[in-house]
Amino acid sequence: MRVLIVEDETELSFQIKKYLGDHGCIVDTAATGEEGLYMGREFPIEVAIIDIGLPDFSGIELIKQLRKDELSFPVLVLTARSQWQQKVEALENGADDYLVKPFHNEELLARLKALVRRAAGFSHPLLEAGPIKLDTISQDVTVDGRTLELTAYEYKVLEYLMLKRGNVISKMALTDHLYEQDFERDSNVIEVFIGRLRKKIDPTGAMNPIETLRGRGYRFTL
Amino acid sequence: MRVLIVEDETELSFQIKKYLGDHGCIVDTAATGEEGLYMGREFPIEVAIIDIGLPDFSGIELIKQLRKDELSFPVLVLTARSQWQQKVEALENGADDYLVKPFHNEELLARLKALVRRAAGFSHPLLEAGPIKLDTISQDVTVDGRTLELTAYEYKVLEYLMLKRGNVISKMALTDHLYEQDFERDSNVIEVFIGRLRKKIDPTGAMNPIETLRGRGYRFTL
DNA sequence: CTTCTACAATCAGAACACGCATGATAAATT
DNA sequence: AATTTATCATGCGTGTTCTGATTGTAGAAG
Repeated sequence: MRVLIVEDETELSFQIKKYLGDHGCIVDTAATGEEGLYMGREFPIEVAIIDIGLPDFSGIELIKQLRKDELSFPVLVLTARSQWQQKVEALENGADDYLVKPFHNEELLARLKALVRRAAGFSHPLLEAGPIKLDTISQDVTVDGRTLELTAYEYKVLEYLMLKRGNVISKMALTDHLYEQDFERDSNVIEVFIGRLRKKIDPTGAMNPIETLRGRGYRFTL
Repeated sequence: MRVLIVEDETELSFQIKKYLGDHGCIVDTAATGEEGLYMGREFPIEVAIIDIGLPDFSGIELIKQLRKDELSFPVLVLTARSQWQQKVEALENGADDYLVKPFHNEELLARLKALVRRAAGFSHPLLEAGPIKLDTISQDVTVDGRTLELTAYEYKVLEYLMLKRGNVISKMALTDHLYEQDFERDSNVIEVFIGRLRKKIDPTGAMNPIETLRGRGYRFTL
């Protein structure tokens, strides 16, 4: 998950960055609205955290600009308690959620995740596809009510595919998502995981929600 | 939120004041019980933090006085680890919650908020799961009526898991919650605590509410 | 239609990492 | 000083992940 933080208090900014970084996010930071706008344009940001009280132009102005540029990633607004009225204005101008300072990093992360999920077309952290239900919080996966015993990586693969259902996911994209940084891709781990997943989802093989597209990748359908 | 701190260690007092102030609270401080009593009478305090070991008269005495004056704002008591028995006495005399030093500012704030919310007429936090009951105020844990003797960290781990029951909690998330800032993660403290907790909850091992999800974390169920 | 080729699936064993128990040490609380 | 609690270190067992060889298959070319 790639996150942009636009926050002028460098200490807070750094602290959030560290926390999110530790939890697997790629984090870009900007200290001013202008800088934030630039980064939002240049990088493939998935979600932004914007402090409403910025030095140059207000966070609200930034959101307006971003929307004008048709940058559609979700935005979470940070407000000081004393500025809580501005949250309404921010929401009206395209922000997707808000959090009052002080907050728990945990809560922040949870909300960011929720936003990204929603942006991907899901409002609930429960991914459903036909008889398959995947709860991203409890990490429970059931097929027709039967619970699957998945390993860590099997789960990650399935979650990712379901999150982007309908899209073709290349093996490269999958490895990039599963492993940090560059990983020796001369092996067939992914194929192995896909195989195991398919078997666990339906041992009979009658139903196969993970489609193979030769030379291109996999696609989750249903 | 207007907070009164009654604490003789000026450094600690100042540090709390700064933190709470930075997070949108109005903070009044007093260094002695007498001063605290005066401020409690004169200002519209919403919640008080009182150190139990004060120089003039004890924190417990102060609470009694406040209650006698019909000042009903909630009181959170601070105790040194060595004075933990006094928590009982304090709670019996009108304190609403307590925190053992040293503590996280984050947690302090969270509890203050909870107290204020509760004072405004909301629920009191008792976590129940099957035969296990955990009272977040008295920090008593019972299993089928049998009281568990938990250490501070064992308790924290259990409370957190129960608070988020059903969710998968990674070890990272647990250490982040238990310890301040970055902590050497190359140790196995968490595993040790989990092991001890499981043994205390059910020495026979017949019931195990803390599920292990290899490579993912732990999950409290039922 | 057959052959060829590149890619995918499968399998089994090896290598590895993870979680857990246990006991030792250090640090507090009493 | 004694006791409880927290942390660290080690080794073991087991489940997970990875690898490499083999078999299977889709699609293109002949």
